This record gives sequence, C-alpha cells and structure tokens, in this order.
Amino acid sequence: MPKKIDKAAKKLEIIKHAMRVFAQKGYAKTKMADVALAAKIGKGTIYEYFKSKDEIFNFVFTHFMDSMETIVAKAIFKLTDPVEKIKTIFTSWAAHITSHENDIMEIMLDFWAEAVRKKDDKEIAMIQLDKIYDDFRRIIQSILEEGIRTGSFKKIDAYYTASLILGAMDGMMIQWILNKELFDIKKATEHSIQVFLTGICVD
Amino acid sequence: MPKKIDKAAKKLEIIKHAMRVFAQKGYAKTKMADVALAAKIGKGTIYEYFKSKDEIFNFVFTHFMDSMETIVAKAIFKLTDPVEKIKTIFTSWAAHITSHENDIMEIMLDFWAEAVRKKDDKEIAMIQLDKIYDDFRRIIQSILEEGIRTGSFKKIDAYYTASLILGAMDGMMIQWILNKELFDIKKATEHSIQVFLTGICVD
Amino acid sequence: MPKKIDKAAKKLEIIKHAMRVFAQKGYAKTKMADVALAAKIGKGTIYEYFKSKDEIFNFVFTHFMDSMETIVAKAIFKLTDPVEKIKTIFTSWAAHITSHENDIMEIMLDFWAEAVRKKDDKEIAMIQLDKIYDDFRRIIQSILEEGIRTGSFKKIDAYYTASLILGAMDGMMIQWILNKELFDIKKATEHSIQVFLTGICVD
Amino acid sequence: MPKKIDKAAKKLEIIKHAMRVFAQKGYAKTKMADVALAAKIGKGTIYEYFKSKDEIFNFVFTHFMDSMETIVAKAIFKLTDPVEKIKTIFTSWAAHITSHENDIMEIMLDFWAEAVRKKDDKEIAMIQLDKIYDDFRRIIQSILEEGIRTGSFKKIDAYYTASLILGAMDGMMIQWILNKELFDIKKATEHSIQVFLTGICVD
DNA sequence: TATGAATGAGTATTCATTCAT
DNA sequence: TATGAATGAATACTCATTCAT
Repeated sequence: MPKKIDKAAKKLEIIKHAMRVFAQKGYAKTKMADVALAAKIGKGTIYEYFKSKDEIFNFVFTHFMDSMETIVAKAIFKLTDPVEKIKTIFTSWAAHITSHENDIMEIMLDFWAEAVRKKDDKEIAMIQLDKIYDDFRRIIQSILEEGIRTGSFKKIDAYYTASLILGAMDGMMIQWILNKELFDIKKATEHSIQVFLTGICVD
Repeated sequence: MPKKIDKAAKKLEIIKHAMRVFAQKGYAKTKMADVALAAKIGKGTIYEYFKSKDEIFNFVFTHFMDSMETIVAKAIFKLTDPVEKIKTIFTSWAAHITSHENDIMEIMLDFWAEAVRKKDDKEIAMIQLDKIYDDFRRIIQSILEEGIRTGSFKKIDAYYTASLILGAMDGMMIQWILNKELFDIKKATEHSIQVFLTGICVD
Repeated sequence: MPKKIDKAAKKLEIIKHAMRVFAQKGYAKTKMADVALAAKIGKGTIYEYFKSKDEIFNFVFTHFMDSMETIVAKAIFKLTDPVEKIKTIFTSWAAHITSHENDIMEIMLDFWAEAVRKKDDKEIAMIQLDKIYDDFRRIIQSILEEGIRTGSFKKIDAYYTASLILGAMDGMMIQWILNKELFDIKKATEHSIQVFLTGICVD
Repeated sequence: MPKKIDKAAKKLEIIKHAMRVFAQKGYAKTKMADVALAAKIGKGTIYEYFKSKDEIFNFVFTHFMDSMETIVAKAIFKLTDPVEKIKTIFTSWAAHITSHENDIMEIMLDFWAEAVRKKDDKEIAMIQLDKIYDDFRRIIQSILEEGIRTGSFKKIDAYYTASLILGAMDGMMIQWILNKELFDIKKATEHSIQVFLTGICVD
C-alpha cells in the first residue's frame, strides 16, 4: 500500500513556494519548473495537485487574501472603540506587509494586474478582487458609521472615507515596494493615522 | 527633399496604439502582431522604430508618465496658494484618469508590476518608477512645505503627507479600475480633499 | 499453500479489460490509468503482470487473434464438405464479429496500423500479423484445393481466391465498423457467399 | 514588400510531405518536427498554414481521398459497358495503390483508425470516411444496376455486391500492405475480377 | 522604407514507468 | 502482492525577432 498523503497539506505547501516565486519573478515569467524547483518536487508532481499554472495562481491569490483578511479581522476583533479600530487597521496591516520575508507583497502587483485582465474572462469563479475590495471597504465603512453614531467621527461620507483609507494603504504599499529604503512604512502609517484622525474626528 | 518621414512622429503614433493594446490585454499577453494591427502597420515595420517589445514598453511608460506629469504641472503652474495647489493636484489627476477612453489607466497595473521585476535587471535605461514617484512626492512635499511656511498648513511631516496624498490617489485609482460602477472617482476625490485639508490645515 | 494467485488468470483478466479500452479509445489514446480503472486495479499493479503498455498490446493482439482462429477452426472442424467449410468460415466469422458488445472489433483497426509500423521494429516477438494472415490464407487455400480435387470447385487459383475471401471479410468489416446502421453484415455475408460460390463452383 | 506566397500551393506542398511521414511513422508517432524536416521548413512555419497537427491530418485525408476518387472517376468516365466499368474499377485502383513510392497507402490504416475514433468527436466536419464509403458504394451499385438492366448481370443485390467489391479491394490492400513480397496485387486483382464476373454475370 | 513569411527558442502539460510503503 | 504518489522525458504550439524582397 502506498504512502497516504495529506493532499490539502501538500497543496498548501506548494502554494507557499509558488507564492514566493510568483512574488519574485512575477506570474508571467515564472515557469512551472521554477515552482517545482522551489517546492523541491518534480515538474509533473505539481499537476497531481493543480490542474494548471492558472489554478495555482488562483489558489495563491485566495490563500493570500484570506490570510490578509484574517490578520485584520483578528486585530480588530476584541476592540470596541471605532477610533482604535481604525488605528489598528493601519498598524496591523503595516505590520503584516513588513513581516514577510522575501518581498512577498510584490505579488499584490500581479494580483491587481491579473484580476483586471481576468474580469471579463469566460472562466468560472476566477479572481474577484473587486468583491474582496468591496468587502474590505464595507468593513471599514461600518466602523466609520459606528464612530459617527457614537460621536467619535464627524458626519463624513463613510463609504468614500473607507475607500480613501483602503486606498491610502494600498498606495503607500506601492511606494514602499518600489523603494523600501526611501520609504519607512511604519512612520508613514503613524503619520497617516494622525492626518486621517485629525481629518475625521470631532474636535 | 528625399522622402523623409518624421521618425519621432511615427514612433509616437505607434506608442499610442501600443499603449491602448497594453492597457487592454496587459503587456505579457500583448503580441507584437496586436500592436502592428492596432497601428495598422506591418509586423516588421515596428522594428524599424523600436528594437524590441521591451523597448516599446519603456517608451510607452515614459510617454505616459511624462504626460501625467505635464497635466499636473500645467494645472498647478499658475496657482500660488498651496491649498489650491493641493486641491488642484487631486482634481486634475481625477480629471485625467477619467478622461481617457478605453480603460487606458489599466496600464498602470503593468507599470507597477514590471517596474518591480526590472528594478534589479542588468539592462540599462529601464523603467525607474521609483525615481518618478520620488519626484512626484517631492513636488507635493515642497507645496506642503510652502504651505507650512505661509501658515496654511500645520507643522505636519511634509514628506509622509506627500506620500499619503500620492498613495491615496493611486489606491483609489485601483479601486476605480477594479469596479468603475461601484466607485465614483469624482466624488471620492472631492471627499478626500476635504478630509485631507481638514487633517492638515490650520483651523 | 501460500497465497498464490493464478498469474495467468489475472493477466487474462487485465487483457480483457485492456482490449475493451483499446477498442474504444484506440491504442495511442489509451492511458495506463484507463486500463487500470477498467480492470479495477491500481496503476502500478499492471506492471506486476506486464512490462509495458506495448506488451499489453501484444498480449491483447495475440489473445484476440487466437480466439479468432479458434472460432473458425471450431466451426469447420467437424465439417467435411469444402463448400460447407467455405460457407461456414463466412458465417462463423460474421457471427463472431457481431457477437461482441462494446464495439470490440474496432481494435482490428489498431492491429493493422500498429502491425505495419512495427514490422521493421528491432524489438522481438512483436506483432506479426502478416504471418497470421498467411496462416489464414493457407487454411482457406487448402480447403479450396480440397474442393478442386473433389470436383466441387473449378480450377481457380486457390491462393488468390483465398486472399480474396479473406480480404472480402476484412473489407466488409471495415464498412460495417464505419457505419453499423447502413450495413447489415449478416445480409452482406450471405450475399457474398452466394456470389463467391457461383463464381468458383462447378456448375 | 515581402515575397508574395501562393498559400494554397505551399499548403499542398506541406500536405504532400506530411502524407509521406504519416504513412511511414503513423499519425500518432509523427512529430511536428518530422513534418517540418520533411518539408524542409521551420517548425513554426507549419503553423502559418495549419492550425494544428489534427488539421494537417484532415487535409491529408481529404487530399488523399479526393485523388483516389478522381483516379477511379477518370478511369471509368469514357466507358459505357458496365462489365468494363467494374473491371476498370479494379484495375485502376490496383494501379493507383501500387503507383506510389514510399509505402504511401499505409496511411489508409491510420485513416480507418482515426475516422472511427473521431466519429463521435464534437469537432466540426471532421473526417467522414463513412460518407465517402457510402459514395463509393453507391457508384459501384449504380453500375451494377445498370448492368442488371442491360442484362449483363444477374439479378443480384446491387448494394451488397457493391460493398463486397469495395470490401474485397480494401481487404486485399491490407494483405498487400502487410507483406508486399507474398502478395502480388496485380494477379490478385485479375483473379478477383474473374471470380466476381463469373459470380455475377449472366452465363 | 515597409512588409509579412519564416523561424526556433522556450514552455505548459501529459503520461508511461518507477518505487517506497 | 498491491498501490498510487512521484517523476521527467517528450511534444504541440506560441511568438518575438529576422530578413529577403
């Protein structure tokens, strides 16, 4: 009888290696052989777990986004004060994107690019980054609305403020990715919190 | 006079078509044949004007970024009030990215992705998006510093506020690209201006 | 007694399943996994009984041809009249090729194709369909010669008449395989017998 | 301006080389590189003229069958006597299959095999060997019916006699392909004509 | 100058076979 | 003995680039 393999575990193992390679070389330039080499398995073995290169990409994407959501959700879970929640979203996010070794966040650049190209694709249930962004936005929006109700925040437009916050995080990440020496994301984050809160908090 | 075609003009012509195709299909998935078709010239003709697909990309990039800079520079050129300048940066930028037909801004997604991969490339004269971003940041920074001097703005950190403003614009563009129906970039911009100015202006 | 599986029996079991799959999908397009699935055994198990896919093919071939020969041999065994023998060759052959479910005769198409390719192959003990055909031909030939001696048949060329009879059977099988609705092999057989016998029998 | 190429002519040129290679190695074992080498063109060039290996096969098939039909049609065109027509079908066919160098008829074995596998294929307008066979059969059938009317032939079943004649030709071709030394197709043909005509002609 | 026919390096994917359990 | 997880050789097909006209 052959060795019983935990398929799901091995899948995840491959995903993690693939994520790294994608982040480093970009999806388009990554060869299946690169993934195989990184995962220390044979080229053919990958196909025991994934149907295609595209499927790996989708799994990497989902895995990455899930972990992103989990991080933020965990961080704000036990908080009650909306102001603290907004602060924590910034800081936990900054902590997350800098915690990874090997320039892993570079993969977001591919996610954006691929997500847009695949939007109109006939393929089933592909990357739906727009849905994920909408979710993110709504979470922040509801925190802001909570803060407006409790009197912490001014009567600003919660939806667009949420998109501004989300956008600021992404935009700063881009600058950080482009030049990590010139750009101290921790400082940028703290400063952003300050500007935003001054902008939206009741005096 | 010999039949002397204006090389530079034709180059620009090709660039414009290439830009559109890149924006629609993404750089990696765009074939030279696609560019030739779009520019209504022969496949081989492209090589009379550009050495390689990569070179086209670099020209597209430069052209696109130059026009971007020009738009903003022109818009704030005749202004003197730092507050107005900041406002105008937002609005002219928003006007610019929505003015193009055919989803042209999608090309930024490729610029980001390619810029990162090519950072360490041995090749010369490649995309140096980080330099461009640093320029952008410094321009905004100097406006902010000016405003601080004149007493319009609080004594905030001009560098990181600049990066926040720049980041917010990029981040919101991403959300807009991902779902143009859900996201009204005009409204988002106006609202952002309000939040930022409240956050950084002296009461 | 140790657990001793009858190797030969299991081999035959696999052969039968392989034959069906080959007939349906064709040899080239049949995967070892298909055979394993059909035989309800593990992929690796096949290799306990056969060295390679090619070896299975050869066994299938031999098994199939043997059974073909047996059918005909059995049918004419107890007959003495050459005319009856010729008739029976036709009818038993027609009965045989229509008796199988699942389009099993389609495998002959692969036998012919493969036999030709492998003729010059260095490999040993490969398909030697030409030998088998020569055997078949000689059997029919000797029946015809017998009939000529006994005065039933005219003094026709026994060798080429045998090849004609054999060829007619194969050729009609092809037409039947190509379109089983349009082609009633029973009727075709009966009619062929009549034409042939009229052609070769002494009035 | 580039060299103007007669696409159709070059297609035919490739077809001819492909036919030879298919006949020698069989369709499945033929690599695109083999075809390219035989046609003395680059691997990529093939794809300028054909979409896929399968498409080449279909073109080879059609070309081959068309030329087959043409040969026979031409041969019986100027004849009026049904008996002569039947004779000529045999002889022109025999002349045709032996006239080709390089074992070209071996390709029929692949045609039969592929035609059957592709019968149920979703693909469009693939090989329809059954239709072609039906055509052939009907042509012979109508000659026989003509002969019956004119009193040359007995009142045999024209349809199944036609299929018998067609089948005999194919079946003998198989034997000839399997062993060209043992089998003199000219003699076999002449002898077959004799047997058939004795079988179906009015005394 | 303009072209598109020709090319072959490069790559995702398949599948017969092996082998640890 | 039986298995299926692992493998890499093999191959159809793509596409940037070249070059004869």
